[in-house]
Amino acid sequence: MSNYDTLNPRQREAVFATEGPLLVLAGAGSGKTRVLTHRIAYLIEELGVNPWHILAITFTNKAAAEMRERVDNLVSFGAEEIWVSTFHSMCVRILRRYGEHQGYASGFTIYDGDDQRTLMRQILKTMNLDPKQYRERAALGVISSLKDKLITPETFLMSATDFRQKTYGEIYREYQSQLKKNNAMDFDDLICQTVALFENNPDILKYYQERFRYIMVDEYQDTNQAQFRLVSLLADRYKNLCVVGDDDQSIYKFRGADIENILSFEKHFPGAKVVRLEQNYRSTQNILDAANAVIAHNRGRKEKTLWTQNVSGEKVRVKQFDSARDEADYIAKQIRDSNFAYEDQAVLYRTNAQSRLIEERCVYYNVPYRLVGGVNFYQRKEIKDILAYLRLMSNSVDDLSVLRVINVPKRKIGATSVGRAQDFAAQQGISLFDAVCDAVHIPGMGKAAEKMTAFADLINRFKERAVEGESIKALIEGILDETGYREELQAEDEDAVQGQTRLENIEELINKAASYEAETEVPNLDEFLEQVALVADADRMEEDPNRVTLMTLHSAKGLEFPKVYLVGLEEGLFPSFMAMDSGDPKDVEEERRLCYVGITRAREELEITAAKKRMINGEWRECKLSRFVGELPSDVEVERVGLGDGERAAKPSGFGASTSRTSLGNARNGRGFGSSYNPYASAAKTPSSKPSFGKTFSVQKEKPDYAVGDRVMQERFGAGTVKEIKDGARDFEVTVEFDGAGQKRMLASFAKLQKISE
DNA sequence: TCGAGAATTGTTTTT
DNA sequence: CAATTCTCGA
Repeated sequence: MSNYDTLNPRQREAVFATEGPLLVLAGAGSGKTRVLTHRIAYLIEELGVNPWHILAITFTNKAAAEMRERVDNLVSFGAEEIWVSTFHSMCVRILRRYGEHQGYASGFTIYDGDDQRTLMRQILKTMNLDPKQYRERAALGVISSLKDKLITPETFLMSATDFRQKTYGEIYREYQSQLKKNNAMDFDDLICQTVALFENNPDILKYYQERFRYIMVDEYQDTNQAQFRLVSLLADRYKNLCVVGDDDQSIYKFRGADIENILSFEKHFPGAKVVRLEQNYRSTQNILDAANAVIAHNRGRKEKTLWTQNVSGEKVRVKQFDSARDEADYIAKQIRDSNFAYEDQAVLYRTNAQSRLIEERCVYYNVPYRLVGGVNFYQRKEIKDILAYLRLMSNSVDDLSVLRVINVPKRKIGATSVGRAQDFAAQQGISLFDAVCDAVHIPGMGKAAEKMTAFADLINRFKERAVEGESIKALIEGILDETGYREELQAEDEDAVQGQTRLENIEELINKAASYEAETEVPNLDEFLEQVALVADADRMEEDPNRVTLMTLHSAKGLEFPKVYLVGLEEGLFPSFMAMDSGDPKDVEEERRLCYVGITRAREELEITAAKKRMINGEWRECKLSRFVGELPSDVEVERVGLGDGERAAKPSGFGASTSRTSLGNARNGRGFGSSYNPYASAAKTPSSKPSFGKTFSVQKEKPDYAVGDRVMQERFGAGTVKEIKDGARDFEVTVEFDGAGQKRMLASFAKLQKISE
């Protein structure tokens, strides 16, 4: 019965090695998903394994959905019994069931990055910490990496030596206690709480061990220590663990991914079998040569070389442009004129910020695009507001959600009143929502008390409706109409598109809810919120519309396109500054892997571009060609391109190339969610020589005639001492300590400082 | 209480 | 440059 004849010998080996630990080193495009799906089919059809006993873990919902679909096509029965899931949704499912053992009620809320920051901001404030010394982002980073390593606040505090570490320990402890109080978990908690649950409850662990007799993990190179532990625990009984990955594609170190997990798999799981998949079915020989040449510069990898029987194809092209604008212009034009369909082309970049220029040029040339990433649909204000209302219906102890919507739309409940309620809640040891319900008893509340109880009643009524089984769609519509939210949006910005766009986004959310309810047998609010919390951007990428795809290299992992543009290959951008001057060469290696991932997304054609200068945070930066370009095979040529047609050549250095930036950038509403079509498409005939409005040309900067330490006089502030002179992009920035007015930072050309001698 | 405008500040990648 | 926070006036 041979499905399996279509597999190559290595692939077959991986499919048939069902018992015991197995590491499949799958190079890019080597058919690993085929292996996984055939392996599952083999287990069920040939070995008679009950689908119920199979667990397949992926990183994205998209990958999970794809795998499920392919398994469905291969297996004749029972495919729906298999758990195909991401780490996060698997853990949520387990925790919804057994979370009480860890002190969380089943309706717990999942906090996204924004929620985490809001919570952290409050914590830092209440702990009275200097916001310069302890920043939200830094604190959350510390906590996240501790959680990735399964270190609890208590353990960390015990090992903390210096004051700073101790403080972080305290912050961590407070953060955890706040989460628990709000009955909420962040993404990292989902994993570590599950691990803790298993470690504290052998019976529960045993249940899942018995259940999951065959475990498969995709993208294993991206697992962190906590995920490793989780998998080890689950596989500990039957040891039928198959992991698939490629150390050369490990690109999530910043998120705690530990490349050691894959490099030391054989050590962790003695007797593990290793299978290498090195035949590539995706790319042309030329593209593979490029990929191999670049990645060969990394050390400490599992040696492997991809080969292919595909044709050699077009040569890889590299072009360097004068400016990032020229680069973007070229790409948009090239996409328009290409023989490839739009949907067969993709532009891949290192940072989300790079998409702007490309978008602008696509608008200009009428190129339809689809932007993946950037501001996530579910992070938009209006969406988060509605979701906060929904969250309150299932988990009213979530103070963060109360804070978010208590005065949205405006109810005349100000910060002072909310503050009083918070104090009261803290004092009584109750949740903020309970305090709000009981607002009449809060001291000093005055008139705001009525407003608060009205709000509480509103929420309580919705809560009842949710319990009574009103549909999510109807609930959202209820919120929209009965809270006055819709009215407020309609009132705001009558001229701008804002309010309208927001309403459209909410419509989109309603559609999501409706389709969730349509395709789920027993829809429930918690599950809907969970799905919403765990979607990745790439998950929402729809297949069909004929548009070019714009996305980061990270989101591109696992995808492929006939034609790929790899852009912004410049030192400082790619590899990033962060990686370059971290002092750890391993960081540049990770960037190189990212480059490898990018190259290997291409099936037929690959074009690499760079710019000599680009605007970064408001400053023009001169950019050198990325080292990765130098690592390409020697037959790849670098073409230096002057200014393209239609534009006069400007002086290559200094100002000039920024002349006419027509503000097409305003077409930025409706990003993402498949709605990023461009409304200006047919109006885009504006010649690029049209003078721009409002944007003035850089001031010719003049070096000041004073220096640091000099005494100077200023019209408004009087006499002072020059503290610092910084050579900014458009002007010199001068910092002066004024005798009367204190320290000021100003631009030299406007400050009109006069040197004085005393 | 709240909005508008000023000031400040950040510089990757995301489940 | 853009996004966010801060400040001030009504």
